[in-house]
Amino acid sequence: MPLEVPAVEERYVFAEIEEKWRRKWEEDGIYHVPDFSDRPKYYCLEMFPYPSGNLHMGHVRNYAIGDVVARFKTMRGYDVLHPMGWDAFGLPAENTAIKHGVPPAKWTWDNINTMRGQLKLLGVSYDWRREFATCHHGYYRWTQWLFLQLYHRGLAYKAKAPVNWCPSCTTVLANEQVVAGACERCKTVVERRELEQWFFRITAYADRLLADLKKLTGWPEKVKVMQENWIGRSEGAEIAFPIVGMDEQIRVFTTRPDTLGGVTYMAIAPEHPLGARVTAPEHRAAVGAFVERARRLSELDRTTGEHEKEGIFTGAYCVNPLNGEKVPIYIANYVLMEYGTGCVMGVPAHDQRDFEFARKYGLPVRVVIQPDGASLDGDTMPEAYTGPGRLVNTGEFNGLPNVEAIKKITQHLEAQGMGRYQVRYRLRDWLISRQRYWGAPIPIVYCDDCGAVPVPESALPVLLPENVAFKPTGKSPLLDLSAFVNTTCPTCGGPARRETDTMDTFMCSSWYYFRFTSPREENGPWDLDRVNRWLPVDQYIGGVEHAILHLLYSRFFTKFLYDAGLVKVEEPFTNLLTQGMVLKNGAKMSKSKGNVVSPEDILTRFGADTTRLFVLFAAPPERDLEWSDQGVEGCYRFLQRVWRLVTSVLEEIREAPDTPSGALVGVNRSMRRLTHQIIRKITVDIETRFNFNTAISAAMELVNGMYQFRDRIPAVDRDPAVMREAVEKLLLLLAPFAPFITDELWARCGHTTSIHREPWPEYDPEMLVEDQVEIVVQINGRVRDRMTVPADITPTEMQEAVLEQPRIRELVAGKEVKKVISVPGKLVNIVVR
RNA sequence: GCGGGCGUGGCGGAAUGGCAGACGCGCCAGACUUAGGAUCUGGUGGGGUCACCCGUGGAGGUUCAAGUCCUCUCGCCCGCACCA
Repeated sequence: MPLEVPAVEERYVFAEIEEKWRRKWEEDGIYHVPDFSDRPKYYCLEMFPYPSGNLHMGHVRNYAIGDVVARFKTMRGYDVLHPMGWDAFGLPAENTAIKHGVPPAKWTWDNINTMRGQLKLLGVSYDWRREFATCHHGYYRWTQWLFLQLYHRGLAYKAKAPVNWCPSCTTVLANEQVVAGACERCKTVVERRELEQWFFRITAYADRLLADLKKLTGWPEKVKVMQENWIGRSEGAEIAFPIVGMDEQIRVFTTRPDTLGGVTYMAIAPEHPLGARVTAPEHRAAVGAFVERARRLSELDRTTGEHEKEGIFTGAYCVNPLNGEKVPIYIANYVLMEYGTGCVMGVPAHDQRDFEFARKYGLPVRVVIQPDGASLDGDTMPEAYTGPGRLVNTGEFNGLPNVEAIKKITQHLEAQGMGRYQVRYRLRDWLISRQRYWGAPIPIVYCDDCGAVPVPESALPVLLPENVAFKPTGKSPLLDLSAFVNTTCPTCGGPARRETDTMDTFMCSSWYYFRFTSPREENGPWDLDRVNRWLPVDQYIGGVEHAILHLLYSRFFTKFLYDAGLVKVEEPFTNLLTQGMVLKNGAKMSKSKGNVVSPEDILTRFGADTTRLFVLFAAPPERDLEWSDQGVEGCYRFLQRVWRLVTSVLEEIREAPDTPSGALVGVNRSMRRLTHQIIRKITVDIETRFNFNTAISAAMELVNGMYQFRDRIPAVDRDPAVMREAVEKLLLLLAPFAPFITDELWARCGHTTSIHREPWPEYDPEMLVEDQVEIVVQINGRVRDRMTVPADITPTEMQEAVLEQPRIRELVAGKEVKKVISVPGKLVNIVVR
């Protein structure tokens, strides 16, 4: 058979090839992107990692996906900003220090060096000149500077509030970092503590953060819905209920002012200070005991979700502003101090929670909304009615549809000065201070005379001292470091103490994407011209676990910076791709499950090209990916197949022009058609859908076709230019996926410059045209025959041709043809009876 | 409970309403080999009297035609969860 196959094929030695090109790319700086040029820009960013020690498969997947996008866009003619850095502050470094005595800085930098090496092994096309770590003072200086900007605009403030305390991490946490009542990092149940802490006023941006979600057409619906729920906008009214015998009111927030007439009790949260004030003397003991029990319960039970509603009567009453009725005041465990006003009006007939509470304590259930065609009875109804209807038992408002009554009653209350229209958000301010060492110090000093004073910008950075002893005391070592703590007041020059809390690391990651545009800028956090050139990020890629944390904080930061005139974008990330997890045996890889696959191991055994190819081929990016050792081998086999194919035809294509000329016929034409069809398929798959798995499968089809072309067609009948074109296009199409082997084979084809500087191949629409197509012939929707027809045949001609077919005539004989559907190029369906 | 997603061969996964299962893995057979866990070729959803029939979680429906659209239903995964 194929005499032209060399007797001794050179083997595909990935280790040598990858090593060689890694060095060459670095020497030539081919991934350096200029700050400015005439070419269109594209900012491709993957979420930068915490330097935990080693890359894991999730990182590999994340960065492989990003690299395909970056390389593809580069080939498409864009200047692609594709940077990498390190989210380098955080607890693990400090915990390791306490456990093993390694200084956090050393541990972190060692990890960064390891992981940088692993990323380079992977062959990701980063512009490494732009690398930075957030724990470097050249970076956190500007993190502190940004804190001051927030502070000066009243968006950073210190306040005493009930906060989430993780006893294991010995620090407070933001609401976003508490999941089901437990610490998002270590899963320890959090405690409530009343502490003075630093907050960012993210709530001031609640409306814009919500409204602008609509602009994010390139974000997954799922993430937008999660943010929408997290922000939690509700429209309603705040209503005042005067307390009987006191010169005070209970204020409640409700989304259903239309049910105001149905209020039969008032409920306030156990933590609410008002509870103790209104309680009648003879109830004090019982109420006190109840509150104590409820508080303890609520800490424990926060993890378990819904629990039995319980309450206790305070002996006090308030007055319904709508009808003047006296309403008993209860303290109830289902009322949340953190939401609304911490007080709720009880409308048992129209709220399921209130209904359950009322039935338990024998409180009246008064229907004030009657649905059309039904008649609810408060004494017998089995559950609350929350649907639409007309008002009853509400005096002048009777008969109104409840939707209208919401407005009317709100207006009525406004006129009486007893209420007003109000919008409430579930979102709370972002608590950013941490009682830990390894973070950016908050640039504030406390002076006995001047109070809290911001550190002047000229005095930044407030350096984090690095010669620090770590003891497992659970206290920040900064507290005992007099050289750090003792300072002078910037205002009066008197003695002062530094803030010893550091900032939440999410603060560091809320602005890093701006810094990549000018990573060494010393006159500001970034150079505005460069930020204007590159932002917004065109494509952001990372795990969905940051759907509300990092992504919401970053949106908030960007809006603040926009308002402060520091950037010109209002949203940081135009398109967001949330990649799925990497699973093994159906479960997320974890040490405890013992199903971890180490990237280093796979890279050593199969090389970067194979590793990348597998994580891209095994599933579409958004979906979870099931790890398969055999699947990896399959990808390795494919690359070997590519290697053998290309090296075996090098001789044959050496002298050939790179584009075939003249009218091709037969096998040469079909080979060329396949090449162009595959170019189109892969282009569409990458560009419009990020379906890298189907793009790779198309490349496999091209390779299969090329093997047939090589092995089944005698050499004399093959046009070497057709083969050359197929080889070169194949390499170009694979270049974003497998950058090493393609550059090597590209060089062997006689090219002297890197394949990664080449433009993406275009397909020739002319070449896609088939002259003959196979169509399907159906009878009553079932495939009964196939035939080959000219591609440009009209539906009528096609129909006639089909009916001439012997087999079809046979099958149709004696039956009435009711209808014939002719779809050009596809099928003919004959409907018979 | 609310919101989002997903159910297709032995497995990962493909299919603008138009041939279900592309591509890969695995498996079966053959070729070449001292050998092969290398490579190449062919086959591979189930049933069958070889006409065909049945098959995309299940039941209906729309359509000449449904994995795809509609209604109902079951199961799994993720997020939020007493939000007034």
